[in-house]
Amino acid sequence: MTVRTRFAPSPTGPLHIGGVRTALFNYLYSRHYGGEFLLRIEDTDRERSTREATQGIIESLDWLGLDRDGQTVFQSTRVRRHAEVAHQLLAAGAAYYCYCTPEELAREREQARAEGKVWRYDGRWRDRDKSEAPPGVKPVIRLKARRDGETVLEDLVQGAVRVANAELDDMIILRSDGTPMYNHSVVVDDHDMAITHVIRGDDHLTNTFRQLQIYEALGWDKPHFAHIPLIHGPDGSKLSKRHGAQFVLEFREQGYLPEALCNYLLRLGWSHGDLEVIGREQAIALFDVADINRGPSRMDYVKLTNLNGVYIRQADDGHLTEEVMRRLHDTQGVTLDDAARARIQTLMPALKDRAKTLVDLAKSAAFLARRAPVPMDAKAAALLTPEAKTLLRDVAGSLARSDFSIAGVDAALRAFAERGGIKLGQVAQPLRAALTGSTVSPGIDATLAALGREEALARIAAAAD
RNA sequence: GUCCCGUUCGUCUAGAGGCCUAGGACACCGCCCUUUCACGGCGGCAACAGGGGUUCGAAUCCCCUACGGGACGCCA
Repeated sequence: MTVRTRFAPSPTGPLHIGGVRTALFNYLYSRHYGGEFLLRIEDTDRERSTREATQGIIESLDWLGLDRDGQTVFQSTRVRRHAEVAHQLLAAGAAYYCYCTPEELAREREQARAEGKVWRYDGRWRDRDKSEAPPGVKPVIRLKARRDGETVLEDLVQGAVRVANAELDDMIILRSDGTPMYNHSVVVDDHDMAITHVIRGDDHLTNTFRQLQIYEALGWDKPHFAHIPLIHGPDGSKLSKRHGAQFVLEFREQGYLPEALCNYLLRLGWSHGDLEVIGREQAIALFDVADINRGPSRMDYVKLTNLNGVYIRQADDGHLTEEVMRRLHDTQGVTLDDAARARIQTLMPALKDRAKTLVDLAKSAAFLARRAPVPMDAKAAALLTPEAKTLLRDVAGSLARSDFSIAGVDAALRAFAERGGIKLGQVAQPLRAALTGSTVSPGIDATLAALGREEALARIAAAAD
């Protein structure tokens, strides 16, 4: 049997980091078994669902490279089918009309709460005839749930979880306006889409017992379930805005690579021995739900950032150059021409060693896209003492005679320092300031070579002035 | 409140009764490399929530307690 998984977000906001991990696990699981991964947009709550959110979800998944099989299913297009199944249940005597009003039930619930008691619907309309219905009340359809025994969920992650059926009441499957309730539509859709494995957040675990009852009432085969633990903030509380980024596209904005984010999320709650850096192919080869941990884990932005650095170092220079050019586009005062692109690409091997995010990388590359004179930061300006300026004028002469290859520049500088009886650092730092406007940059030889003779000498002259 | 789940270094985790003097990674602290900053290398700090069992032997199995989380809608 082909493994078919699905990711089923509701389009009520940007895609959350927890949702992404759920999507990732579904994706990896299906790919591992050569199966299919589908997307279903659960947009039955028309009040809160938006088109932008749906687009954001798709954009997020595309960015992360989580490609789907088949057409995206919009749950809102299936409400007629959901109602049909509800009536089928009704006809089979497995469900019934309930004429309680929302107000009536809310009142009871509130009273029970006030008395510190648990409220459950008592099934008062289970066996009453339609003729007893109060006038003017449109009924809901409730599932006639079993009251004795227990329901057992053999969860692929959580193990066997059992709940006494007495804990579950007769849930509403179809609202009085004829629209389906979540637990009902999920079951119908998963069945119709032939989903074999439902991998979702742990917050759905208790829903599963109710869904199991629907499967049983319908006599449908049940999919396998795997409930994965939630992701918390660094302090252990629910992940929220104050902890930092929580939406996928925010991470993209902050300069994280999709590969790094996926790798980080994969390792949150799942592991394979001591492996830390795991690419997509390897993840597909190794992933299995049996290796998912049961407890929730905390988001560690620092570790994510470190991993991002690893992926930046591994990334293709041309690709990074384009990313940097795009980010620099918004920066004022830099020239983005082919010369800038060439310099950035040339120095990229050295730049990427020093960056943990694309934002860092763009910042550190900005000097390459400028024209002399470059703006100085305070520390760099402080290095340009009168003595340093004299030194710069002198070294410019030596450099002018070099061929501006990395080796040539390096040789010229070493010879210069030796002749003057100074340490390399004494000339390198003022040079760095002159060339980059900063006290931090890649090696001075590579920096000089990347800038090229004309621009480098112009910057030195400007700084020595 | 009721039901369900969880608990190994600060964090992510390895660990399926003897391989555990509890391993790795991030962070942190030293040292080395060095032209700045990184990268890299070497070393250090640091954990089995508590209490009872079971067993020759428990981080691993069982029970209790504590703490944490999740679910209890005509939301999804």
